[in-house]
Amino acid sequence: MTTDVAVDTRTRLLATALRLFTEHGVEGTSLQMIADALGVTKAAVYYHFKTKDEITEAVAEPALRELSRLVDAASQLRRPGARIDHILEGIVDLVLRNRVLVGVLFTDPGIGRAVERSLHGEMNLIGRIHDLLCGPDADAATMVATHVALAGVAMAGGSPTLAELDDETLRTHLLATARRVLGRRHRP
Amino acid sequence: MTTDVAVDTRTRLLATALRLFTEHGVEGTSLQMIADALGVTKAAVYYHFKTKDEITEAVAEPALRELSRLVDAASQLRRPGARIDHILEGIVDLVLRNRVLVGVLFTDPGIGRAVERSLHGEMNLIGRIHDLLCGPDADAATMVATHVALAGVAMAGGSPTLAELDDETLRTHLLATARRVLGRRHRP
DNA sequence: GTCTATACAACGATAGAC
DNA sequence: GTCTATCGTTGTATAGAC
Repeated sequence: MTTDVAVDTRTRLLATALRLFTEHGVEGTSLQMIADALGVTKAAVYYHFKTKDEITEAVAEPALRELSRLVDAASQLRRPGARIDHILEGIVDLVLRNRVLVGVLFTDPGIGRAVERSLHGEMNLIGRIHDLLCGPDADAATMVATHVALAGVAMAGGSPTLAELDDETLRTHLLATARRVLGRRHRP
Repeated sequence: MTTDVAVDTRTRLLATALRLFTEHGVEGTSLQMIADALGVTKAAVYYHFKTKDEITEAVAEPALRELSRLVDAASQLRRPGARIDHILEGIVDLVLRNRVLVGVLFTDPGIGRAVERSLHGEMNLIGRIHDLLCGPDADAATMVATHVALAGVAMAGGSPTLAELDDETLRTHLLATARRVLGRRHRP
């Protein structure tokens, strides 16, 4: 049975890792630094996670699982328009609630590879979102617009330049911009 | 005086580095791999570049210098509209002519940090482009739209999913999308 | 089950010989 | 301009204490 201490150490480890990642980047954060910040040995870190990649994946995992659930929920909506609205609002919301993580995820190197495995790999989130937003047989214009909207929302949400904007302001403008890119009318 | 052999070795080194970066990522490419591919020693590589970061910067430098010149040229145009058009078309063109590099630059870790130094650092390209596109005292809506447009164009241009689209098709749709994001009419 | 101690090959980087 | 030799540190790995 997993003890409370173990759970706590694992949780603290992930929180510490995220903090160090935002400060020094994934490449710039060594297992030694994480271990020192926790007051344990490098090998103790290695006990909880077999590789450094496992740590970066675990840091990003909660947000990715949420995104996966969002896509599932959107898939079950009947009207294509409702699907697009649901996924667009969900992604903007997800980005806003993870601004720090998203910032690391897209500006900083390192975590990108680990995330890409989830995005293009087993979950194939990118593919599923793409299909949901522009259908299976979309023309080039729609595909490009979808890419610009998704990448733009994600990177703008994590941008240091826009960090000064409060959540509600950023949400409003991200949604409006994304809807304009995808050619959807402004919502009532 | 720099001999022809030295210039050639340096040039071959950068070409080899870019190729290995696209294949294995920046993190996944060691100086040993670059040296082996060139048929020299790791220390020989160090003669041409003092650090690994210097190599990644040198790989990205031509594109960044081009971007800098583009911003300079746009700055000297009188009409704000003409400035925006010039910089938008220039960026799309630049992204298209460097699809491979841009792909590495934004999906792969490692090179990002080196590039960010140029983008936010001495040249402050991001800041200058931002000012050119939305002026010094822009509202939140314009700032968000500008961010989405820039990030979206850059990432969509390097996206593996859109790699199948030919240059002309991608150029047309990237430009149209970016203009729509920024609220500019489609050009005649 | 949780951690420390220890070791190892590979890495980026440096010094000095040719 | 390129080499050999070497450094400190990294990620990874195992053995064994509690």
